[in-house]
Amino acid sequence: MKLKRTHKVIEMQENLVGEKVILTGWVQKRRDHGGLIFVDLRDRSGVCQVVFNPDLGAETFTTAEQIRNEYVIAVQGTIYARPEEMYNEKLATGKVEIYADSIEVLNKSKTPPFSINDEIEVDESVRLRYRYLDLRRPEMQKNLILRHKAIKAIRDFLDQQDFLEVETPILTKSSPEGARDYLVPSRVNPGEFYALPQSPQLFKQLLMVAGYEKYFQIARCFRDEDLRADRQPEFTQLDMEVSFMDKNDILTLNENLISFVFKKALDVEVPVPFKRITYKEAIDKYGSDKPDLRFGMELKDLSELAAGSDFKVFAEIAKKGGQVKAINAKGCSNFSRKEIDDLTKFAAIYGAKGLAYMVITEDEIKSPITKFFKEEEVKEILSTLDAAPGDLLLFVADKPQIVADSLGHLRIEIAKKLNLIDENELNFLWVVDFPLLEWDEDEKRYSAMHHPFTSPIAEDIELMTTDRAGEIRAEAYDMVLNGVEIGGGSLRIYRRELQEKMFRLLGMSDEEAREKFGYLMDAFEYGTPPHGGLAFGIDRMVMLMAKKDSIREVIPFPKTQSATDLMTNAPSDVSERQLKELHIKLNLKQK
RNA sequence: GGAGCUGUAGUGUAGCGGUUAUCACGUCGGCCUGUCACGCCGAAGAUCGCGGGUUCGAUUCCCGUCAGCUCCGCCA
Repeated sequence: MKLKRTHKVIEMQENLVGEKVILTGWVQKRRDHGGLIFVDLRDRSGVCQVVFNPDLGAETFTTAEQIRNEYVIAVQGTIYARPEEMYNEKLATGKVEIYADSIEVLNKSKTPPFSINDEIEVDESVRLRYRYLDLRRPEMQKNLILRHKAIKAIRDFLDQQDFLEVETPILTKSSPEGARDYLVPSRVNPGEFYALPQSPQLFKQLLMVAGYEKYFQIARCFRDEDLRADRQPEFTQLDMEVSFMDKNDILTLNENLISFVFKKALDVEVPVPFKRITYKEAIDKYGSDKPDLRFGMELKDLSELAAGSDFKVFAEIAKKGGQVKAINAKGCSNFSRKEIDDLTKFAAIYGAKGLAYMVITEDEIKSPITKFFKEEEVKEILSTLDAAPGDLLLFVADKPQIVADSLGHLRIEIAKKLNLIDENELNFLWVVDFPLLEWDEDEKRYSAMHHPFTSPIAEDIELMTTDRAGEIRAEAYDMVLNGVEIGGGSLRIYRRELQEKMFRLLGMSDEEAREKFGYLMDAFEYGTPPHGGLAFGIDRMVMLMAKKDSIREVIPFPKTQSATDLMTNAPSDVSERQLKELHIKLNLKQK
């Protein structure tokens, strides 16, 4: 390489006119006019036009004739101001151009499978196969730069607040509870396996035992579960733990952190404190533990009314511990039969066996169910739902969870359909007072809603040994942004007796608890401070900052829905020798 | 494990029981000294994802399968 870069492309501005510069980068576009060639040169910083004129060097011009898109070149030239009528408003460097007197082709390029510049409309599988080209696109570079800025801001803020960044093992111990583990066979311990961490949970608690007081880590986590637009098998968390802080301290700290990060990375003001609502209120009003509060359309409970009515379908469900709830789709009385059918199908995804409706017009109520209700009952329904002519009321009667799920999602679906959501709003909130436990129907036992190290709320501890364990509230909290859970945490149990009690409640024998978590409980006996913490999903947070619908857009090398990497072709076979060393025999189903 | 959507030159697409398989961008060649979505002329480029079936004939219809995506289950 004879030509050594002197400037970044983006530095090509009017103030440097007349200077001799050397730029390096990729050929974004070549426009060959025969006697004059324009090349848009792109580096990480931006794009600038380079002009090749045979008068400035015949050899240079001949070389320029041969270059193609995505060639890597170094160009030496002089910066000229463009005449005003030749400004290119679309380019950040559009007021100048470089007159090249020398060029060096550093590398050639095959014709790329898709265009590098613009908004891609290429199938994602092609993008993933050629991810190194996809990542060249300014859009993707913007996303990764944003990610960098967000993480940098996190580090800066926490460093200021006296936190220490500490690393924890990637090869660790498999634990029951939670997601499926990724396992790693141990060569030196035949038949035994490490697990990749689902999160650094226990290590960070042990760092609190060890007296580090304020810990954080940008930690990779692994969970072998099925993928979604916002779920990858490996993902990045801001993992955090503090000692001697109460819940309020922790929430405030994290509100300030997020506010700082959005300011630094996006230059957006995020006012604090955030709204806080209880889990119960979230489920009751929005049918979700991560409600999107950018719009209303709350769920209204009609169970009591339904139970006393003559409408048998509703009444029986309401009397048998089910619920009857409804939402008011304001102004949707014009929905067609098909649109309502589609909403019914949509509700069915979440287990709703039906979707009853009332179409409210000026002079009547069109509905298959109105006839089952007395006039006062209809009136009460209308007033509960604040119904007016033009509205569409949608009812689901079922088990509480199905009612919440189906109406909760319906609420969002309709809001999207009606464009009720302001895409520029950032609606942060805390959901607090989660239940400690949830009933696992398959296992016929309780499991921890957050994780088994979460502390119950002090006044609910006495319920642990009663049959009302399902009512115990946890010292747990989630941060929600625009209907997406971006972080969650809790105050932890820090006394051995309480932790043992918790394991028993989860149906774990003392022996099993000792075998799996004995080291933690032993540690609790050596002066463990009260502590708690939180973990943010960095991928999700950056996804929302970048206004994307998938975390794959903010992850450089993501996996497909079937957890494969289309570029490397991982996962793949390994040699018989490798398996043998690991003492592994395959037991595959015949194809 | 399940439901839905998608699959046609390098890319994005049109199409339909019988076509020379459409168009655009890109690519290649020629011309072009002010373009920046350069322009003009010309050319090449498609096992219509794969397998099977129905049919005289399938890219088109049916079944299966594979891949990608969205979702349910799952994910403390």
